[in-house]
Amino acid sequence: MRPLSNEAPPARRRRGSEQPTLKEVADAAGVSPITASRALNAPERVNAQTRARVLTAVERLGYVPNLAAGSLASARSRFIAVIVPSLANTVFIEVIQGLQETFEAQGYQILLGNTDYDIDREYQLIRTFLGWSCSALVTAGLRHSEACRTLLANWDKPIMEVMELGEALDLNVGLDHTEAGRCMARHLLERGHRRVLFVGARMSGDYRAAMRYAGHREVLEQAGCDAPLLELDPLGSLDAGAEGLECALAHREGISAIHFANDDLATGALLHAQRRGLSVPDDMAIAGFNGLPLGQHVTPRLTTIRSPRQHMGQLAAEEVIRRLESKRVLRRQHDVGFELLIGEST
Amino acid sequence: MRPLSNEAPPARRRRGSEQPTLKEVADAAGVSPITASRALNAPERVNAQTRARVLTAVERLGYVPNLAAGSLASARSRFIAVIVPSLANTVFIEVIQGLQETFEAQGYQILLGNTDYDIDREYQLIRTFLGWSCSALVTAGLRHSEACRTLLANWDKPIMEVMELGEALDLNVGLDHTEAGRCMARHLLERGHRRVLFVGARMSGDYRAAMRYAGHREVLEQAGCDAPLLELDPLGSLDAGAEGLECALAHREGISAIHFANDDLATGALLHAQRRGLSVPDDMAIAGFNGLPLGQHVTPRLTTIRSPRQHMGQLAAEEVIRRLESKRVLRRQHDVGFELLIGEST
DNA sequence: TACAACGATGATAGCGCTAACATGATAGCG
DNA sequence: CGCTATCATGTTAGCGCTATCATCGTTGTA
Repeated sequence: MRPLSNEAPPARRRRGSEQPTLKEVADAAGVSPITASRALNAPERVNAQTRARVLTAVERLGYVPNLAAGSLASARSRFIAVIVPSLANTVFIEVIQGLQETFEAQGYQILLGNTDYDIDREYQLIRTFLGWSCSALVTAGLRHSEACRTLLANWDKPIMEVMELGEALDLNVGLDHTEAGRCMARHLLERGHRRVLFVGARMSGDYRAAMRYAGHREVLEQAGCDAPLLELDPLGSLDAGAEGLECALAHREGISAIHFANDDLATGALLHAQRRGLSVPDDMAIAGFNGLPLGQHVTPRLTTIRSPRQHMGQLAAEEVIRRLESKRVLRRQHDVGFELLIGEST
Repeated sequence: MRPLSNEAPPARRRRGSEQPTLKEVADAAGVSPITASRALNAPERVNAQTRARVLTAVERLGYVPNLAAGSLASARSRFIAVIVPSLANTVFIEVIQGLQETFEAQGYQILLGNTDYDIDREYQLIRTFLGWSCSALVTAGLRHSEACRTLLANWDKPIMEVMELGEALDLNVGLDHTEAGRCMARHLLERGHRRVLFVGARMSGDYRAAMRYAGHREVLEQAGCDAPLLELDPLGSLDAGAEGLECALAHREGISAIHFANDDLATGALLHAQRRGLSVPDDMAIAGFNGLPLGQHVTPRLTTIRSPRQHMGQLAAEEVIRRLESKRVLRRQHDVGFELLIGEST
């Protein structure tokens, strides 16, 4: 056995972070650290003069709070985890803008994750984000992996699923994509189109487009028409739209209208028709989805469905904040609706 | 005086976080917490079998590491602060995409901040982000408030400024906007335009557009032409472009070409010209900046300048990562260049 | 055979902050 | 006047993790 030693343990030095700590601020202000902490985080709980002294000390020392320490001690952070499948799609950006605006105004910081339409990546991201003790989670869509559901089942913070409506984990703000598909199909039938091609891109990932197709198909089949589907590989882009139009023209078979899964595709087709000297809607009617400004600036204007994306983000954020501030739940689900914009393209 | 009391202090209970901790994982695996920590964060420093036992325990208990605790103990996080002036502008989104892709692949998480073109907001964001012990800061542009510079002066982590080139704080990846402005102006002169209107939007905020105007003006003045400027209020949008075109037509004064500050404005003008039955470039030549896909799909195709935005993000991220991994600095500054795309609009 | 070198693991002591409780002073009230 | 309520502040004890140094075999080397 080794001999026992009762000497004092050698002084160990940690990497000094250089940065002043709350304790130094407190010393400079002549108060205890907890009072300094309160002066910064709960000003109303501290005498105005004391608070002023603390703030002066903060200023003078250039103190920057260590948020990881605060988060550890209080078991919460002002992070909101936001998970979207893509940044390349304007639609998500606009929702994010709505979220960010509203959350930042309340002092929350968004932690943005991009799954790239990969459901396992979503699990990884959520796992990491939970590790930061986020105040809430906002995720685009209702589809999650089993692992993800298990992880979230034991989580007691608000979960907000945006974009579509359905059986949600907790809160839900979105619109009915199937109904949107039906709506456009009805419009096309009204315009006399009996054979309408639906053109989508990577619809296994973009399953909301698949939902719209389902609605579209339902209406057409009820009217005794069939509902051919063309699925392109690249995600919605102008080029892909042109390709979709070419395909439709090549195989024609009586197709008089194309219902595109989104405005990028539709506008791509419209501009391509223009270059090719085709008349829209006489040679081919074209419809989109999203209601992007671009579609309203081309000639003919694009018939499309506008969804209130930024508003969806705002509303989602507001609901989450309401939930964070009072446990009272007002409504779990909000349908933000959509609007059929009829242009001259159909 | 109060009587002394030697009783044991009453047991205090903290809010139990329910979540298993590293200690519980370690107990389950029959190792010490530090070994469990190493098994997760530095696998090569732990025996393969031990590591496997730890990972099994992690799995079984559904352990999620508390990242705030780790960050506090190690004085670092895998956060990268990214600050942009706007999310409404595709340009920044594409840079962010490049950054995110590259950083996420290396296990870094982006903390995204939006200044809304407000230089004080930038200071606030940076302050918050420093509080999270970020590994690096990426910010769009070289302009910062004094407070911001002071704050960053004492910060020893990599700082990357993207978008434009110039006197940078640390690392810098971007392009020369003044030269881009010159380049387009030269092209317009070559095409025989002697009176060219520059149309921008909110150029006090979008100072890179102002730099392009400066270059544009320099070239025109050297050629003995003047360089009128029209500044619109709303940020680059299709509508504003239409408005710019109308303005130019109303006040004409021999203007034969418009150099727009960006492609959104330019395309808006182009589409508006189409609606109005004007011929581009015969009635009015139109040029843009950015090289967005849209401009290449309209007829006539838009003359513009393409900047490698996503590549800029990737390159910036790579440089930062290189810097984080080895202190060795290779190059502080990278010019990613630009490319003049000549369409039929000029 | 002695000893440095290394590999695997552990004990200890914080990181910087805040929750929970405690204290003392002042105010309010019948 | 004694009692509780409220306010302003302080004391203590962690939050859950990792840096640092220590320990103990096992090798490799002279």
